[in-house]
Amino acid sequence: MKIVEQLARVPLFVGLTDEQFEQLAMIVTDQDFRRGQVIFYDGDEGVGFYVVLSGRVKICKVSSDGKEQILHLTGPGETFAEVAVFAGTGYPATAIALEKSRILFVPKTAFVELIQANPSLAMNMMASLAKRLRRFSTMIENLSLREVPGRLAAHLLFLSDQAGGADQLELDMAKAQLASLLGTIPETLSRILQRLSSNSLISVQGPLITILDRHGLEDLAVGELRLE
Amino acid sequence: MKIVEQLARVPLFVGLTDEQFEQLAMIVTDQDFRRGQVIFYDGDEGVGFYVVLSGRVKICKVSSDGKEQILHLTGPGETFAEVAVFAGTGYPATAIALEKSRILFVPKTAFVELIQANPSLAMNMMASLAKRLRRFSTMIENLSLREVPGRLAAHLLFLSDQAGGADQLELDMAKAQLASLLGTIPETLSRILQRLSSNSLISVQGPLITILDRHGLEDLAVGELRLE
DNA sequence: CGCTGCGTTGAGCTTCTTCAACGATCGTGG
DNA sequence: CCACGATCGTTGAAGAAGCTCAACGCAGCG
Repeated sequence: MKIVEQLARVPLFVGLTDEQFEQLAMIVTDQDFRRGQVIFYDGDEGVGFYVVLSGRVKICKVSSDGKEQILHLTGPGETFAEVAVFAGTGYPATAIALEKSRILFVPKTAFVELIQANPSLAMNMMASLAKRLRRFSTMIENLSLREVPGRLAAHLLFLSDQAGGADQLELDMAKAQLASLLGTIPETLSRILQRLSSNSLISVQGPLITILDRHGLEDLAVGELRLE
Repeated sequence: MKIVEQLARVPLFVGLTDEQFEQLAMIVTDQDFRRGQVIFYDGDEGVGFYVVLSGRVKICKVSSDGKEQILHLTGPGETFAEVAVFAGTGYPATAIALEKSRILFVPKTAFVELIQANPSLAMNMMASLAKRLRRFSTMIENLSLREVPGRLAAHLLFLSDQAGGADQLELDMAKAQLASLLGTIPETLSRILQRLSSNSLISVQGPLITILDRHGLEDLAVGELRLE
């Protein structure tokens, strides 16, 4: 598929004129990454940002003893590392492809010119940054104020909302990844899923989860319910 | 002091023309808050953002059982709640004045017009959002990957950096506030300060802290050092 | 003087992690 | 086609970190 067509499907770029899409297409490059391949490391000089065309990428922090916390998972049409364009140098986290992925790179300097000449692009960018700030806020809230069962409950409800409120949902990532996203480890996640199950809040079959007691999950998410 | 003069000292607004300052001054209102007074609650309809003229404001999340996590502390010249202007409705956290404060309110709709007509203002705003995203990233990293001693060590080093690398520093907030900022409780913070002291990393006299072993603190911050 | 906010200390307990082992699944190469 | 290794998920037992609850000291201030 032509680059321009793919650009047109990226939410950040909606509202650009054809001419601007052409300009954008001129400055970007694309690249394939294998599963597990590092796109950049935390602290690397930040020379631009990225757009996922296909595949999935995790943005994460890694501690000196190898534990990781996923900040963000991106899929097709989503962007990451925009922060590097606007503040500081150095990427704020590490980006790793979770599967074979095609990624677009947008160099910083050329993009800054584009955005300065285009208020609607700037507005999109601010909306995107603001949305991520929101997500980070709730992430901080969850890590600090909720225990793992509450975080998990909140996440399941979030997934259900995204699926239009369905009670059946399929985890879109490995459980080890989910654990890292929730700020815990696979063992603990496994046990908590078990506990939610035996409390009849959900039922689990592999990556398929059925919400049995939505109200109970909501109570759990806000800390109003204690598990057996 | 005239509003326009105060606006000129806000980093977000650097680079505006005199005319734009006048426009801005037309749309803002200012208001005084007492110590402890709530400026807005998490989830309140977000109709604009704020600039601290004097005093201090904490932005925090509060759990149902009353625990709080401070996301951000603002002082004179700093802004908060910009997120509400660009994404979603509803403030993402609660804002409370820590002391008698004079706060400027900038209504959303008028500001959006201003920013669309002014690329440099937009760039400032994106830089501000990006900077906050960075801080939130490290906050998530700290909460998830570091234990309290490591978070405290990192924070003390950060304060020292801000003070130009001085070894003597004074906590600019109550210890209970610091605890909430670090994602812990006053009791734990007190004990950890004690431990850092008896490990000869710092010495503590009330809100005055002296760094005795900077290298040790750095090791602690990255998890390379275990306390006795 | 008494009150209130703040900080500290102690004891007990909950939650989560660590470490180790094991089963299942899947893709690959022999 | 089967065997193998790798990845992933689960389970158990033990330990560490931090929280809860309660009590107390201390300063500032009405």
